[in-house]
Amino acid sequence: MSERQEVTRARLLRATLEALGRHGVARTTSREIATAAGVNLQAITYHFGSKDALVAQALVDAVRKWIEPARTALTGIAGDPLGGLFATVAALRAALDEAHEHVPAYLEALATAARDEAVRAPIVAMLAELREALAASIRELRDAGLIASWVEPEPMAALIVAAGDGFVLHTTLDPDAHSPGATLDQVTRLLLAASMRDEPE
Amino acid sequence: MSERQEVTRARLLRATLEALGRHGVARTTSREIATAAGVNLQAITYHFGSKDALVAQALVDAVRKWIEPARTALTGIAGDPLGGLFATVAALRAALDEAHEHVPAYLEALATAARDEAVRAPIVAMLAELREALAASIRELRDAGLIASWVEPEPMAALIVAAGDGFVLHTTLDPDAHSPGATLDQVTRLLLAASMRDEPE
DNA sequence: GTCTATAACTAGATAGAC
DNA sequence: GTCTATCTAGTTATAGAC
Repeated sequence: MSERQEVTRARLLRATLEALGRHGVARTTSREIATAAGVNLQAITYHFGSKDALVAQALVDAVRKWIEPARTALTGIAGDPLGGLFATVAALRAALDEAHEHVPAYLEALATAARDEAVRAPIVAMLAELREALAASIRELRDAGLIASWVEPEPMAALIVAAGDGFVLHTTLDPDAHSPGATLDQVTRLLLAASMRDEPE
Repeated sequence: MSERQEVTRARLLRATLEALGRHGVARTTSREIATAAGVNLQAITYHFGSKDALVAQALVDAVRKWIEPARTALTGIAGDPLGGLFATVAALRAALDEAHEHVPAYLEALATAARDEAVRAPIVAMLAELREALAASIRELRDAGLIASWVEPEPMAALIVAAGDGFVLHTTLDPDAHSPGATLDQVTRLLLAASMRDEPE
């Protein structure tokens, strides 16, 4: 594939993502995408087969931009549980701060995924990867004796990912919904509680 | 407003909600809504002013169906913290089980809310009500000495609502993402940890 | 109040020149 | 490979009969 083709494809994807974030799948037209990308209308059909295929790929890309930084941050924990933990938390916070601008497109992606298998499958796979990376980190922390033995890596990872997702969605829709500092404090308390050796029965 | 009018409006709203859940805002047309509702195409304009206005109202209704049962369940706690707690948990579980069928429309609503103030405002208000109801319950439980004093009602309520929301969204997209029993067990453990009197410092 | 018929418009896809 | 010009089909909104 020629370099010029790659450039055109990238411009189209980028323009699509921006348009989706601005006014959603429903009101994003081929003409607007092509104009914003600075390419011809026909280029969409030529490079992606159809407008729907271009939109589907752009939506999956939107989710990737959202999930990838978080997953990358988690790998910092591997091999150095305690030291990596702080770096990971810092990286996650940075990823979250940046996440809000992608949320509208992310929501479009989720809404489309609920209906369209071609969009759903790759998104579900990415979410699964994120959960697994987090579960591995939790397991390592637990084996190092840093958190309570009753913590089960997989379910706890799923719970944390879901909570983080919901938190960002709600915060984006309503900035007043959460006080970041107060929420962080409560999460920290919960983590401390989970790090106690006591086995509640 | 006549009874006949009410019936037509209700049928239109119901048909719109179903169509939105099936194939999203983007591919829901006035013709399909009118046909499914068994009314005339023109009725949309007559009763709601425009297709967009009808869709907006249907989306807000979708969120209401989602949030209302959860909020109602929480009121059971008032005045009888311990006894109400079990009833509330049972009611919440029932509400969650039923929630999955509404998720596609709920996601459409969130995606639209991210862009459209007329949809966003009522949704944000409903979410805020839900958080407040939960915060009141938490406060009551805390004052009754059933949970640790370090639990702050508002931030903890916001956290729980966000987590529950994310949990249902992820579970709907990928039924294998969470093992309900295992997740519930971890939540229970966390709650038990939060109910300890120990003040972690 | 509800219908039929249609107007006015915009969409995505395509044909064919270059 | 990329453009211009155009086609066909679909959309919402409206006019006017009943």
